[in-house]
Amino acid sequence: MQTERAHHRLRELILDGTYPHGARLTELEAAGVLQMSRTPVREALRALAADGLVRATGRGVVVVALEPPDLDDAYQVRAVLEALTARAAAARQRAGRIAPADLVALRECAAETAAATEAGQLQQAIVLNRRFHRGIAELSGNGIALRTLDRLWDQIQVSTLRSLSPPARPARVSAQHDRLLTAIEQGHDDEADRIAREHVLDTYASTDQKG
Amino acid sequence: MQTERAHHRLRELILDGTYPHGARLTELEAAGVLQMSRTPVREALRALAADGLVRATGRGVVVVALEPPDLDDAYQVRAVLEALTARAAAARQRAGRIAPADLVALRECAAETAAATEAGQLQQAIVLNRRFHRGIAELSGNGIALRTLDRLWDQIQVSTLRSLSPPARPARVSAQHDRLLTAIEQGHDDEADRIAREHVLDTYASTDQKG
DNA sequence: TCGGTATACATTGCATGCAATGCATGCAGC
DNA sequence: GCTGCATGCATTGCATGCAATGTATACCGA
Repeated sequence: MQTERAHHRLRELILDGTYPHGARLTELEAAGVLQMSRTPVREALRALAADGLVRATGRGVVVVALEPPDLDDAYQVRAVLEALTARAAAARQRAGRIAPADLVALRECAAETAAATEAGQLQQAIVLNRRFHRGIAELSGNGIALRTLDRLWDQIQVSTLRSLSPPARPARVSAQHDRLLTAIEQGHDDEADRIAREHVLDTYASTDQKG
Repeated sequence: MQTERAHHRLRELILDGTYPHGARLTELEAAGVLQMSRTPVREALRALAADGLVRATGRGVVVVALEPPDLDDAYQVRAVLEALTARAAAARQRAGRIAPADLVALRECAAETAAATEAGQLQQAIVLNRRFHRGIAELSGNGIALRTLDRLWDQIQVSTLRSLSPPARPARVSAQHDRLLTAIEQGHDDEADRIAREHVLDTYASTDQKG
């Protein structure tokens, strides 16, 4: 129970940038912050290491961000996985197995993401953008892909937090989201696959962290 | 150190079928088997849970195998990831960034896999087959994909161990391996992508565990 | 005989203590 | 002044004890 709490809380602190790339955490420190003994904290730190969010040094753990060669790879993996989930979501839609309300909610989410981006609320935009992408993965019904993407999104988020800059062309991102949703709504799986893949790679190409 | 040993050893015991799907493990039991105290064992069990190889019940952990809906999903994910790594390997080869010796070793591995399969040495064939697929993922240079596939292969291996039956058409598998290697050797990335994807799905289609 | 309840027990979760390890710091010698 | 070594300390790894929890079982009543 406390182990879970510690894991959850530390993960949040890493993902919101409180503990940025390179930050060092010792069992005793974290135990102090979280007001619990070393044992559950220790287990939480190991779990975070398994998540790929921290790396054990012999002397505490340090928060890790993916650097260009690995970050490129992460986006490649993300692209094929999101293409897969978008395709699966479109196929399910065509089979009539997606609740219309879910698609409405995603449209809503896309709109909020665009609004937050326009308004310059970057932290909020990150959360909403991720929720949008996750929503599609959920629609795919592929739980394995969803869990794999969850891990990947976490790692990528830590890695991109430091250069927290607004998307180069917000309108372009928003338009891609809309087209992706439309393809899914219409059950066009090939197109959903292509748009999702291109969108992910396009997002990455717009950042300045490429290798 | 002992934690690592426990993790490694228990993983092996699960992957070789000593602890099959549904087997229950308690901290105390495992501590007895491994001759260590509960603490490192406990951490190892949590690590295995993070690996997706066991699931915590309130009463020990049980080894989990993916059942058809999830197993289908796992193969879908595996197909796109192996397609990605095969494509990347072909691209690297075309760029002259792959050592010829590595390709020779893979040919060798493919031959050994075929031989073990023909000879009915199923356990050996599993190991060699996995080594072959992993070899390609290594050639891709994509470490993120490699680690993701490692997790996935583990989960799939546990799930398919119970119906340990020879491949339906061994010659077909072997031919696909050869064609995949040839595509990579010649730097044909589109073709490597296609063959790898089809090979994975074909393998799955030949089993009787589909949902 | 069946169902419900109480009790005992298996098992985990967490805290704490102790030993081992490795790193930093300071001192001495060159 | 720089290098090498020794010593101290921060920190982790592991063991063990204790409390909490949930489950199985046995017993009792209907």
